[in-house]
Amino acid sequence: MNEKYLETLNYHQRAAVTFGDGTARPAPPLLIIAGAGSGKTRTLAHRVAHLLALGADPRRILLMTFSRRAAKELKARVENLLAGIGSSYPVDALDWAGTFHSIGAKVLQDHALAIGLDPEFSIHDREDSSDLMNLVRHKLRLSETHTRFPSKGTCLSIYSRCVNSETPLADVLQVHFPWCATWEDELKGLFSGYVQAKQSQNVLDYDDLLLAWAQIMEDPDFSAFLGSFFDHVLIDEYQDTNRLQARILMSLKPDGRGLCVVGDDAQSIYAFRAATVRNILDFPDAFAPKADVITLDRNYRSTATILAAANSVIGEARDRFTKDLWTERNSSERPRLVTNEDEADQARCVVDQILEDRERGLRLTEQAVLFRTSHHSGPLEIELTRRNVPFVKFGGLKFLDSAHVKDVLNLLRFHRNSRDQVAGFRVLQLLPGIGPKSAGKMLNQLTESAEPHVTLATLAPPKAAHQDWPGFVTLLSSSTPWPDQIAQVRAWYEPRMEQMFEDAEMRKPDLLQLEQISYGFASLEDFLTEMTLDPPDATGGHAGDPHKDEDYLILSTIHSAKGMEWKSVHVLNVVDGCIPSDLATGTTEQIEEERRLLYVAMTRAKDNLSLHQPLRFYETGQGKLQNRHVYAMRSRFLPDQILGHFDQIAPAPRGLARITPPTINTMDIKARMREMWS
DNA sequence: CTAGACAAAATTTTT
DNA sequence: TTTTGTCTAG
Repeated sequence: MNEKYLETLNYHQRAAVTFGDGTARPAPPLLIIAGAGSGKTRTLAHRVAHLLALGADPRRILLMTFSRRAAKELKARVENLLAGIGSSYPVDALDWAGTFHSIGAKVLQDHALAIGLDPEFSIHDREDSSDLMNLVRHKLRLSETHTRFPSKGTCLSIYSRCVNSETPLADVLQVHFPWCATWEDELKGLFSGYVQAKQSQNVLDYDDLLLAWAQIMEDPDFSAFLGSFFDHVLIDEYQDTNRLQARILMSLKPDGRGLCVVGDDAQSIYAFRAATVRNILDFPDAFAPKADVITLDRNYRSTATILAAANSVIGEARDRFTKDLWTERNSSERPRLVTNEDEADQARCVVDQILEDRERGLRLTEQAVLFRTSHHSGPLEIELTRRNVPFVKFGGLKFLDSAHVKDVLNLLRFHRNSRDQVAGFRVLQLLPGIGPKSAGKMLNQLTESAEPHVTLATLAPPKAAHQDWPGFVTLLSSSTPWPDQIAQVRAWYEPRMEQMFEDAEMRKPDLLQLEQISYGFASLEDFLTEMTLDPPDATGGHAGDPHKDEDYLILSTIHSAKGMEWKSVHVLNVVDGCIPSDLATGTTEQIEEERRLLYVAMTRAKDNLSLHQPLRFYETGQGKLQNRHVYAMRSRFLPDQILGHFDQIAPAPRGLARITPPTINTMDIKARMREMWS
């Protein structure tokens, strides 16, 4: 056996990789605490490869992560290693590698009948779920209350947190949604109606994929069966898992044999989704004897100066469990803290630097720009387009979020399952003359009917829709075999799209692309499931994979950047109000999470790191008040005492000399003025 | 009952 | 800036 792959690992990494009795038999439970850039994914991938080299069966290995990106990365690395080792199994034999949600979907599909679930269930993404929540909300007349009832999105967030954190509604409301606490009874009724609606329409939402899985695991026979189905269970990014996911894991491997989890509490940035670091902290004690813990604290990614700055940021955190990282990568260059006049100036400055670095031989794909929220990159995107710099953006708007793609997918969904009210409600209103009321009425008739497809033809549409109705019925009752359905739907939809959107021509390629993607799937079910669980990232020309040899810059939200690394990293808007976000300064925990977010962003950089701080933000208002602006303070995560880790740079003002105003915290002044009256 | 015009409110990060 | 609810004409 070729053991060369072990030589590239350091002592601790090798200990983690070879942990066990030297055979492919399941080892005792293991927790790997792995700091940023310490080779976490590499170690996990090597462990999988090592097990396979020892003769483990890849079909009996369960590999789960929280995010889609991490799942892909991990799987690719294992397959890469495997090709080098010469395993007797095909490199793509890792059937059970994916996100918690996608594995959950697979388990539920495989065992649907046994647990009284229709195996044809469809999966709702977040937007579908909130649409359904909205339907129920209106049905219960909660939208007509005197004081405003929480919006559909808020309702769904509350529901989701209850499920994922396994916490009663009253507690969730008190801690996370105090302004909705008066609606507890109504919310209870709403959620009950929401669950019923899902069940009667044979629909699962994201949370159900975990919830239903956790619930069938409570059956001792089933959990024993599924537990013995896997020899090894390995989890990446364990700090991002929530209570529900931990419960699934514990019921899968109650004694911890074969279980190996990797994580870093300093990079926990998904508490808003009910992730909890307690999962990591409590892991060792969940077993008897306790699980072993191996710590990886040597950073291979960043230079010492970048690491020192990142350590100083996380060093200000309240609670911290992992040690500081160390490295042998010395550098004379400190990370830069760049002051810019405003966001436009920041964009220019970033692009200048990026192009300059490219002149020095740093490819655009080796550089990235990170930001807290998707829209922070707006001015930068304008500048990049203006100067013809190609870029790909991660996070934010998805392919699936565009209305025309959603319409086509919903047509397909409604064609398959005419009980799917969310799809039906949307699709019926595509016909001119049919609004919410008629759509609702017709859907009710369909739901009550035993043969929805037959009933559809007998429905009487409003007069205004008579002309379009026959074509619609024909489309929905056709029994065209799978791969042709989508072309048929597109043919029906495109003329309508031209009427609905000014920019219909721009949207057409998206539909064509959707059709292209669909050819890779064996059935409509597979296609729809995949589009919900693993949608393509971007819309427009960049979707799919841009030419592999093409050079492009990466723009990404910090959340989507986790686990990635670049030689040069720019972080935008390191300013109070952006990092931490204005919307996340409610509780100490939220602020601490924002701090870790900045830490994650900084530790993505290998050689060069620039934090940018625009002084002024223009208020986005009507034309008259264009000169209105607020001064922003440097982020509270960069207090004076750690500024020594940075080179502070204020670029010369462009054009006419301007007087740089002192950084006054106008936010504070506003607060003081409010306090006068409180 | 629909469709369009207008006013008010919410506004993040991911599966 | 975008979404959500309300009002009015047809």
